[in-house]
Amino acid sequence: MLNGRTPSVKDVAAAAGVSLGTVSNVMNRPEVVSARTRERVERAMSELGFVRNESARQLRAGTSRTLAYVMLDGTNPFFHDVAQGIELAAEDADLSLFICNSNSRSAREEVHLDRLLQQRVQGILITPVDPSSAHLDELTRRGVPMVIVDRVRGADSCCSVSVDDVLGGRIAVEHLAEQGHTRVAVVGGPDSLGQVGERLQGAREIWQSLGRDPEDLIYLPTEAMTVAEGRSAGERLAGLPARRRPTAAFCLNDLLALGLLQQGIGAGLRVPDDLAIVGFDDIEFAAAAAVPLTSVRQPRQELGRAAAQLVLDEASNPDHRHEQLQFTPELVARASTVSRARGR
Amino acid sequence: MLNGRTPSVKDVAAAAGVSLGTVSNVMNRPEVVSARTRERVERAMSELGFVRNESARQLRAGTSRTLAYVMLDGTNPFFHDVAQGIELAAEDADLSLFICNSNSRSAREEVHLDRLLQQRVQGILITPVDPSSAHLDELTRRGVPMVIVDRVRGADSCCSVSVDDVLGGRIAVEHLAEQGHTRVAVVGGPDSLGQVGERLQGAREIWQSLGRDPEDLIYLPTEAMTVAEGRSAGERLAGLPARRRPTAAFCLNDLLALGLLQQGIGAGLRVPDDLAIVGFDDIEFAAAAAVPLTSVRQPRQELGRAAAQLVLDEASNPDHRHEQLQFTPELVARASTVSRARGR
DNA sequence: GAGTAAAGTTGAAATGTTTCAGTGAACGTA
DNA sequence: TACGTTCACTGAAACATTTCAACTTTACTC
Repeated sequence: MLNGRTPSVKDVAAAAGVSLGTVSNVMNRPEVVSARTRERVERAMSELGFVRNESARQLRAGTSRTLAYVMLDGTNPFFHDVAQGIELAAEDADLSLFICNSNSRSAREEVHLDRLLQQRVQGILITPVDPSSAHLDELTRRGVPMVIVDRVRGADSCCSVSVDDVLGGRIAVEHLAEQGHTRVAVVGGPDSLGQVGERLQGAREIWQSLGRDPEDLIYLPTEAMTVAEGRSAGERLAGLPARRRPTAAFCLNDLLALGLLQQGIGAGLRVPDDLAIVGFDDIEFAAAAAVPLTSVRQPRQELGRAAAQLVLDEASNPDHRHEQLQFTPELVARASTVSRARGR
Repeated sequence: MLNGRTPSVKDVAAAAGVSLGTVSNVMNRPEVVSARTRERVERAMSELGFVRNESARQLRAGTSRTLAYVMLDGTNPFFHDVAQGIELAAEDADLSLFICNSNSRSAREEVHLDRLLQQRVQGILITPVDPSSAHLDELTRRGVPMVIVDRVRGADSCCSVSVDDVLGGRIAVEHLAEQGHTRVAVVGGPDSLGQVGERLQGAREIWQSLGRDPEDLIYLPTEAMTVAEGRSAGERLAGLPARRRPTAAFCLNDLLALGLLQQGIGAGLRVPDDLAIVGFDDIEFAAAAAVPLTSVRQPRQELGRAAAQLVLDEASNPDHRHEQLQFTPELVARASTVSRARGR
């Protein structure tokens, strides 16, 4: 009778000698069906190997059981930690999480968003290539619950969860200044990235308010925030004339910092004595670097978890108000800036 | 007329003055509809902001447009590289990739698989917690296309894609022997992991065939394959009496190697002179470590890509035969085993 | 033992697509 | 003019579920 087909509720109903509706009740409102019938239905299900068809469920019920996260860069562990936070929240809400990766390409991002719309996901979390791009407006217009992660977006057009990047820049450079450095490099880019601008701004603000010469805070732009670019920045740094060469570097993320660290050590520098390094994000590998990296910690999982909660609220709460959540970053001092003699 | 509802094909048809079937044809067989009509329908679609409902499509068409990868450990970049390879293949086949993470918990893995069955995904790629667990058999029995990634499974019950781990162990230890080391530690565990057993076996085989004393190949078991466990292994290593202390370590993955490296350097060892280190996997961060890590490279992306191709074949080719693809690992020698003086 | 309330079960309608047999129109050919 | 062929389009059925008003059974009360 089933001839190969995967069994449907109808088959289960027939096998258990009840109606369709009862089978459905067993799955969705078990409390309304008598224990005896329920047991009979459940046995039939497992005997037939019944597996509910989610498409049909979703079509009829009109609601999907998935959240999606479109991450910016799959090679940066930071985003996986954020994803992990989202996943935990999704697990609590009994939802599945769909993870996509735009790899910093706007076109790919758009393809993913389009698919997600077609799937009618409950909500979309995204770290966008460009927070002001048109396809994000599109989502808002459609009323799809959306939260921007680790970026902000003009106006109150949607929720966002981020970290105070200006403050992050301030505490990084303040820390270096406290360690006695008088010439500091800031490494990162491209400055079209909002965060680059803000972290740099924070760095400049504190530098100025400490009464230092702006000339002594040297911005070293990079083309991306990768390990390779960090290495290349290190080479440029080494190429500077000794009297202009900084004794410390604030890297705008940990990948850059790891690259810089590697290049520096390879070139025979002692870290932190010849060159102190501060990173940003505090990814797992920061602490695990050969010279453990001082870094400005973002609460990565927390970021994801909070974002998921916002999107769920937007999805279920009719008088949801958009919120721009901002976390406070925090300096984690390790050996890359604090030499053993001084630090302990 | 639409009162807030998201528009359906029916609405588009009405707006364009054609029938349902024609709208469907515009989407699925544009060549059978005249240019004039097609254009009219397309305009109606974009005016209404129509987005195809994937659940309905899938329900009727009986086929989903997604592949899924259940990864073992989201904190290990290795798996993200594999996922990236899968993603590329999926992109080529115009499919979406659903990424789940079991975090090495069998229960979580089962939940994910169950969900994926409900979604009727086209195929499942998985790096299982335990390749012989019952819920994998379940999948095979159901006829869901499945490929085991980076593991193997008894018999020809399904496709798998892996790397020759025994060979990997051999070349790692052979390399250390060539560098003149006579006492070598093998770090990794738990040995319930198939790979641990095989890599260790390879190490022992080559050690024996080089005529070395088995006593001089010291197995240092760990509880997991993480950075933290690598550090703790380093402490145990340091605690050994000098005459039994190895001058080289073969770590069964890069995370362990990075932990060991960090601990060693922190304790004042020179790498590779006091302690040479070989890792396994060759993740991105291996090359970026302060002492770039020698590692046994697995073709990570290629692994993922090949797995995706197998699963697609199983899904679409009626006379598909299960294949156990095995890649050959390859040693990438870097500074952690080759001191500058000798190596260049 | 009749009446009533509560509990349990039913079956048809609805969800948004795709598919496919069929209807017409337009055109060429004998 | 009649016939056949091609082309463009139509509309009902099917997919697997959920929902809900209506119905039946059971249990309780007086």
